[in-house]
Amino acid sequence: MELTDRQKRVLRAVVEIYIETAEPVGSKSILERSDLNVSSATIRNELAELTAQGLLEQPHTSAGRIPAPKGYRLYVNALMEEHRLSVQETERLNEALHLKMRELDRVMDEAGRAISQLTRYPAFALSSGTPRVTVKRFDVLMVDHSAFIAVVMTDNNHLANRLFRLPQTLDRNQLQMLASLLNGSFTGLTLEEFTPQLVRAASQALGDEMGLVPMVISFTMEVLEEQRGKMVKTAGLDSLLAHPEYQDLSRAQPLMRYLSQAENMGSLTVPEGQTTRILIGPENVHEALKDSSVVLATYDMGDNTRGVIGVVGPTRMDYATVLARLEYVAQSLSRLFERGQLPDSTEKEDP
Amino acid sequence: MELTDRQKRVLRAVVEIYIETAEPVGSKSILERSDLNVSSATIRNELAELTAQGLLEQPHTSAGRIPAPKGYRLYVNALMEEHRLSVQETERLNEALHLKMRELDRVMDEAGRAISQLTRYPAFALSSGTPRVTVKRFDVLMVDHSAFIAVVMTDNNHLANRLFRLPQTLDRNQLQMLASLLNGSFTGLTLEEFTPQLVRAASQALGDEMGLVPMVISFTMEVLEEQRGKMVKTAGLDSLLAHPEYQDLSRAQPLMRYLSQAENMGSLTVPEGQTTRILIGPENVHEALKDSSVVLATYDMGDNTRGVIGVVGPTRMDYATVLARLEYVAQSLSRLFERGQLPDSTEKEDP
DNA sequence: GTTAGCACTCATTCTTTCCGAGTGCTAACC
DNA sequence: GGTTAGCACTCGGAAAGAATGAGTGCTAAC
Repeated sequence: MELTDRQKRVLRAVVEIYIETAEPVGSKSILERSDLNVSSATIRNELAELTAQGLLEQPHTSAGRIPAPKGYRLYVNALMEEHRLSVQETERLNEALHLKMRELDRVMDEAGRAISQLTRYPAFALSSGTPRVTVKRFDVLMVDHSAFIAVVMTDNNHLANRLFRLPQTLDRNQLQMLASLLNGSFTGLTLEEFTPQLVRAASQALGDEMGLVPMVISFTMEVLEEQRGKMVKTAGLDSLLAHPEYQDLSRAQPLMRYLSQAENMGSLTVPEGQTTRILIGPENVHEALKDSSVVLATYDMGDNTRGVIGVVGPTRMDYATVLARLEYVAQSLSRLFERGQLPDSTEKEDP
Repeated sequence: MELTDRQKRVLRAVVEIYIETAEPVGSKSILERSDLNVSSATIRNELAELTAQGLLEQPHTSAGRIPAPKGYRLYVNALMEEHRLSVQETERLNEALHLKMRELDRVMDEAGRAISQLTRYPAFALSSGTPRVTVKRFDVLMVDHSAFIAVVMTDNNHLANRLFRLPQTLDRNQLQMLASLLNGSFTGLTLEEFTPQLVRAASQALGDEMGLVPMVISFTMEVLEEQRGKMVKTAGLDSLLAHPEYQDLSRAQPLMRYLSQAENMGSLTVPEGQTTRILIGPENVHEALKDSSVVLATYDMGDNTRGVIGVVGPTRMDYATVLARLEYVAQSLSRLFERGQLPDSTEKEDP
């Protein structure tokens, strides 16, 4: 059933007024707002029609209309005007982003924080995991005679290190051998391929009384495990309570709980081939999100993997603005990852 | 004004019943609960006396009593029985803690999460900063002809690394020289002592056209900066809403906001010479905490620095239990840091 | 197809009433 | 003097009722 142009304008007005005021929208306020040259009765007729089509809802007979999920969907797909970032907005975004971007988890933490601050909705950032990570290289640095640092570099260019202290002393030679043994036996293997047999064999080959090999390998496996999984960071949970739809604690609490368990967010994805996604109310799979909306944008982490950032809010969300800001942050992140995995330290001096 | 033994018992009953029920406590329920062999009228007399002394309050004439901050304080100082952890509790704590403790921020993150889960209050963990950190050692690892990894080890045994990609190629020799130059010129210096002059001089000494020195030093300064500051992690914000005193959003929201800005928590400290601290309601300095309580415990991070973990909740908090659990976690953390800065990977095999 | 007019609906808000837990006091008791 | 039974009194909170008014749907005229 096609909508007339006037119906579209009415729908759009309802959505936008409702986004602004969070109150059911009556025929009069539409009149004031839009430049339709018709009477309120005519608008009422259109409203009735839109309601019949399931695009709007009426909380009760004597109230105005609010957009139904289907109405938001139509709005987002066809009616919404792209929000253009103002200079001020861009500046604020840049400021918030360029803070201190260091290690991956830091980047994500900061990004989430920034987004949440800028959109006033809770935000999250997730890095897609790398299911088949392997170690690209081991290094062993001697600290003193009873301590050394193991450095593990994975093929997705992540670096991890750990300090090991030993009850006994060791010499530089032993460490050299340890390093080359590790590089010989354990590079290029996925987590599953780290078998106890392999460790035992390597240990024997080294004549390893102190158990150096199992130690380092155990650490390595932790690193691989970690890289394999997705990493999720959430921020700005408190902004949820600022929105009138979550004044009702019985609504806010389950969502809060859901968002607090960051792991949950891992299931929010953007289909291959798209860079953003908007999930409106019941379009969400998880119960806790059923009457909220999620806006997602992807960023490129290099190595052909994509990360996702997003915000969660009421279905009455300012989709246009949120989407624009989110995309901007996503692009900034992509750019960040492009220059080597991490922003290099000369960045600030760049023009 | 000294309290009689019976008054103490009445006060204790009021606090404990109130902690349990969150409702004003009447003379009858005290009767049922305590083993005082007196009538409710007598109890009422005692209640009146305790109220007069400012230990209890009456929300309104026809309601029971609730503890005043002063009453909680007395309870905590003198009346409260030490909560002994049950075997089950210990097991749950251990389970929650022994998860995956890796890098410092991970440890804190996990610890906070565990505490919050176990106490059902929002929790936070903070590491005291190291104001005068210096670099203990640099290492440079060659990845390929256009990339290398810089590893920085600070004197508080923290390790940081970063991958640098270069437009030009470099050889092993250059990197060797870079490393020894860095170790020669920049170890043992605090952040302030990293002057541009020094960097320039070092750069010249190396014949450093690619700007390797400034690159690595800039990274190093970030690391020092980071180590210098306190690190704060919060967790379990959502559990705040579960408590009846925060059903009222106008109370919950400011506190949430306060807790979301983790930096805030940095000001919560435990006086030298003590290992725990309880701050009740108005004893808190910050406005947002004025009608909540904070329980703190310290852990030993090695290097003579102490970290703090804590939970935030309503003044009607189960101080005894929370304190016991918090102390347990703090002790576990201390033990963790004792064995080298990080738990070594053989830990699981320990008996 | 559009609009003015009007009766009707129903959430919200404000009052009023009612209920009862819990008190404080008095007078008797040990 | 401390303790207790008895009772009038207080006052928040729940429940019920009344008033308000924004907004509707419908009808009839334009």
